[in-house]
Amino acid sequence: MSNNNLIKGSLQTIILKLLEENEKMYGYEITQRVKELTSGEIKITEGALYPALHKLEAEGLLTTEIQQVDNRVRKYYSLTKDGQKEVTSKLSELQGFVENLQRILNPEIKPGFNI
Amino acid sequence: MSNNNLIKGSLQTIILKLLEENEKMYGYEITQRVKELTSGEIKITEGALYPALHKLEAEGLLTTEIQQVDNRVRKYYSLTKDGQKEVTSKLSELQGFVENLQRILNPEIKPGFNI
DNA sequence: TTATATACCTAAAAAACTTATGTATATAAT
DNA sequence: ATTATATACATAAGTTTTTTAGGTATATAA
Repeated sequence: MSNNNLIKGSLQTIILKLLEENEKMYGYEITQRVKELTSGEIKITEGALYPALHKLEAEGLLTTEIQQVDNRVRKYYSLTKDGQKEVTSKLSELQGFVENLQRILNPEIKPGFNI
Repeated sequence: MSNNNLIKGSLQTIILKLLEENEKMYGYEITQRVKELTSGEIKITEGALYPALHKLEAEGLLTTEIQQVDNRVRKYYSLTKDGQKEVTSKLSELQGFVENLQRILNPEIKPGFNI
């Protein structure tokens, strides 16, 4: 995760959300997508990503499918039905937490700020 | 942090921010303030809070002062000069992380949403 | 032939947090 | 009287998550 030591548990939510949008993704692709979406500011390390993927698979939220592309092995992950349910719940949990965080850190109401 | 196990390191930032606003707070007061600001949704556990306070003190960001109030001991914490500098940097780090999180989780630009 | 990119993986260690426990005083409820 | 709750501090064992560091392998650019 590079310089920012802030994600905890949010990595799972990030993975699930990206898979909700993309149907099928492989590990390396996820790291690149996150890097791209955050202008290189969030870098997911492999040591964090792969164990997280394996855990989500073990919990039955993801399934895998191996493909051979240019003599290279790719392991594609996609959401199971349980996984699809979990995305929604994990997302609102995280959004709720972020809102509470803003209530603590930004107590003032800023003009022009709408939710 | 009770039921929501989200975003690590944010506890330190919460403590520093509350102390920036309040000059002097004791541990129990911090737990109550956070509970109040988040309508009871975030509950800081003592097992997380006290080690965090001790660590910030050891790092030279906080100083302590013990007071006797109604036969009870209170340990008041306040920011050192280094602590005052750290608040700003920790806050912008966390805000930056949250923004990146939103870029991943809320890719669409919502109408009426201004930063 | 060396470095970089792609692509997977694991294992030891560090860090943060939960859960459980302990001490102590004060007050409200049974 | 005694139990529960609130106030107020603290630590220690265990769990989870992440970092750091290492390993394997192919392809391409320098």
